[in-house]
Amino acid sequence: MEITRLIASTPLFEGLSQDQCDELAMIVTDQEFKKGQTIFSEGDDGVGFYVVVSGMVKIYKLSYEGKEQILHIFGEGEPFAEVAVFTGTPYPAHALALEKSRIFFFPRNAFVGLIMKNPSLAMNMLASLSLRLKRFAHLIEDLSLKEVPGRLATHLLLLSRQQQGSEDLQLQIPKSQLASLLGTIPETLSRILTKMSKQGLIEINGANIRIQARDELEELAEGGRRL
Amino acid sequence: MEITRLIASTPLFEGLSQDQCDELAMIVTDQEFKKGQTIFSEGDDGVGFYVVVSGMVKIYKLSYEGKEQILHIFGEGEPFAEVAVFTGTPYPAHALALEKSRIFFFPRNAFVGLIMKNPSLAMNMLASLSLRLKRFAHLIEDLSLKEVPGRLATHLLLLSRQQQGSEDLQLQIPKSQLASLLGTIPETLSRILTKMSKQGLIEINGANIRIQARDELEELAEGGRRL
DNA sequence: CGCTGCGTTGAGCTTCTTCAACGATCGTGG
DNA sequence: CCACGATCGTTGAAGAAGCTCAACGCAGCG
Repeated sequence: MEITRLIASTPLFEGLSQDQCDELAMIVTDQEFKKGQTIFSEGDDGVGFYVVVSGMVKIYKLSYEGKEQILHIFGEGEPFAEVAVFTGTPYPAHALALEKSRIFFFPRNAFVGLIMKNPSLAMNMLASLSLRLKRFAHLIEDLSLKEVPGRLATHLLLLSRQQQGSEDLQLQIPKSQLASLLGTIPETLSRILTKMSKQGLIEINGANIRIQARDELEELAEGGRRL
Repeated sequence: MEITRLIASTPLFEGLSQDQCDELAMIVTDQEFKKGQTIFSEGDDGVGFYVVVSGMVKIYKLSYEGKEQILHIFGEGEPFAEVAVFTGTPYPAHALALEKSRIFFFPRNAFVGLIMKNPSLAMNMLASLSLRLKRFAHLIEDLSLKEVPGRLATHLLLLSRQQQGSEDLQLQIPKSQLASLLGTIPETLSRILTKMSKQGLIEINGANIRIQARDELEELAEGGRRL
């Protein structure tokens, strides 16, 4: 059946037996969200967690004045909102579909039961959370210790790595969202992109960015250089 | 034996049987660190994780220019550096004893073995990591969406909650370290404390701070007010 | 065709950091 | 017991980074 197959192919559930995947399939809810649709809001009851089957989801916080900080953007195969499962507390942030997305929902109690019976599922979960923690530590470091140009350089180099080291990058999200991901606002991002372009570090064409001076970007990312 | 007893009394190992605690005691190393001593540095091999028996430990990142951002301060009974265990990667930050500290070290491989055999240990670990994740999300929110006065107000209210809602707080760490925890520098923190004091929000006496206008602090923490 | 969302640019301002100097406290060694 | 240095904290003046506000261009789409 399709759902079982999809479950078996997500990294989080790697190594589970057919039976175990069937059990998961029993408790899962298959959901569809339109672009821009809210999946849950901060403070909502943490009744379970999700896995992105297709599409893209952002997890974000909002300030009193309405400024947004994106904590994470999740794509195909990635789980989110696990925290609510293991702390039994409300969702600590908002979740929204950035595009039309298909999402599996796993209710809390049933899932905890499975964890207790499957040490390897627990290990997968631990690895996943640990990775998340590492990324957060990185984000904190960026926000607190680097200026916006440094964060942007770091991000561009990350994108390049994700695309097999290619020099030709395509932003998968609007620049306004990238700004929020980097902890700044669209105006500032725009100015810095222009500056980088004028200095020959990159070439910009809408959502396409070509890296022209990787070494200088790396210096920027390290903090050993200014724009 | 003392070590087994100490292990049994740490929250992370709550609910483990006597035998299981004995197993842990078999693999643990009892370590002592002097005030100011480094426990590990960012990039070191992640060979295991730690639990603070007594004392205080800070986990922090350093910028290129030497500015410090404290990610976390751990006290009695708290585990740290678990991420290295489950990702098998180098430590992603520095760890240093803020005071004379006694610390248990659990080597990676032996511990993973125990996890696989003890679902409830895995669950404890998952809960612990999830809590950590939540706190990080909070820190990110603060750094990105609040100004320093707001972060300080948040922190003071947190301290108050930790001390059963008392209005009389004692900083357990030097103000310079508090600055680093809040993502700023001692000068800025000092100015803001003075300002809060002048406006009658708090009263300062060295490391002792008395809350005088809790409601106004709460407004500050929410972002709905300026200094 | 006009609307709406996204991106860019400019001017002014706020917040925070930097740099520098100084004061207080505390533990240590003479 | 006092003097000294080290650490910590405070204060001032100047500067930098990024934000706010406002205006405008441009593209896609109903």
